[in-house]
Amino acid sequence: MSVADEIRSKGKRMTVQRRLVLDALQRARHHTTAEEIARQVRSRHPQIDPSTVYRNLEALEDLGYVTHTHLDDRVTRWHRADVERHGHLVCRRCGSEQEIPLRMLEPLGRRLRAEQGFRADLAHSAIVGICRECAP
Amino acid sequence: MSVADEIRSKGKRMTVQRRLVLDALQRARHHTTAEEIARQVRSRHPQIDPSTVYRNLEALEDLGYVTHTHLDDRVTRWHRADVERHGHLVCRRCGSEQEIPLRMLEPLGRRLRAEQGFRADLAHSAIVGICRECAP
DNA sequence: CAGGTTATCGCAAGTTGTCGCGATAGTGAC
DNA sequence: GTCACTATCGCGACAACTTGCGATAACCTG
Repeated sequence: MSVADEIRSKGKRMTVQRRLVLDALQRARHHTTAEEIARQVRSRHPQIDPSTVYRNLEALEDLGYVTHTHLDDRVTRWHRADVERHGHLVCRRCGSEQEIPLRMLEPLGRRLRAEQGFRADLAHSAIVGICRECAP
Repeated sequence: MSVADEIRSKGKRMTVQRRLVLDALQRARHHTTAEEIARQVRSRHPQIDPSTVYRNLEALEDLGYVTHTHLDDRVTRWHRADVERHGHLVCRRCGSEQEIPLRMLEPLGRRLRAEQGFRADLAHSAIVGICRECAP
């Protein structure tokens, strides 16, 4: 079943705009911003409103095709849901970003689950701190 | 040495506006939003611009008197730097917030330090997930 | 305590994202 | 195909900050 069919089978619609947002996410390796996607889409189809891009990202997230992550304090990053999940370390001083295997975060995940009944999504927010290079 | 003197000794100034922001943070137990502080300050001194509140929060953070935390996806929460630090669990479904002792996060902090040379600030961002009550 | 320096302020405009609404156009049913 | 239904769209207004700038007022110096 195609993505379009899957979407339709959930009572949603595959519109031109939605297709373009999906395509843009496909092209981006990972961690794109909504603004960047809007810029790409609008460079070919200027009549498409930025709010449509924002709403489609949200809709595609509800449908399970897309996920967002918070890297630094401000920007939301979007990527397809089928890329391998991983954690992020972001340096508060130099801004460098580093990916770490989710495996490193799993002990914490298990503990939160066991002690608090909380199912943590440890890939959702980056871990902020000071990286090796910036440490005094 | 008073806070005012400390601030002056760093080449900064203790203005009425800065004092009012500090006072508002003092009164708030913890986790206030910038908007809430602005509202309080402006209820008594309407001529004070919201941007002044934002700039003062940032300045006070640079000076080490104030810290901010990210709870849900959007809002930045501010509090005095001298309150006991702790982690947060936020449920993506019902929005409930739970505090957890930083001690629970320390094993991960030590691991990141040892394996990546990264000094994590694990109180900075809440851990997002599904809480016990909302779990299927 | 007067004067000069400059951190900070208030204001206005800009940025990024959200929301309500009437118009449009995918979809399933016939 | 055609039609009705309604998800989605574009638009304009709004919300929550951020930023540039000229004016103001802390504060150090003498």
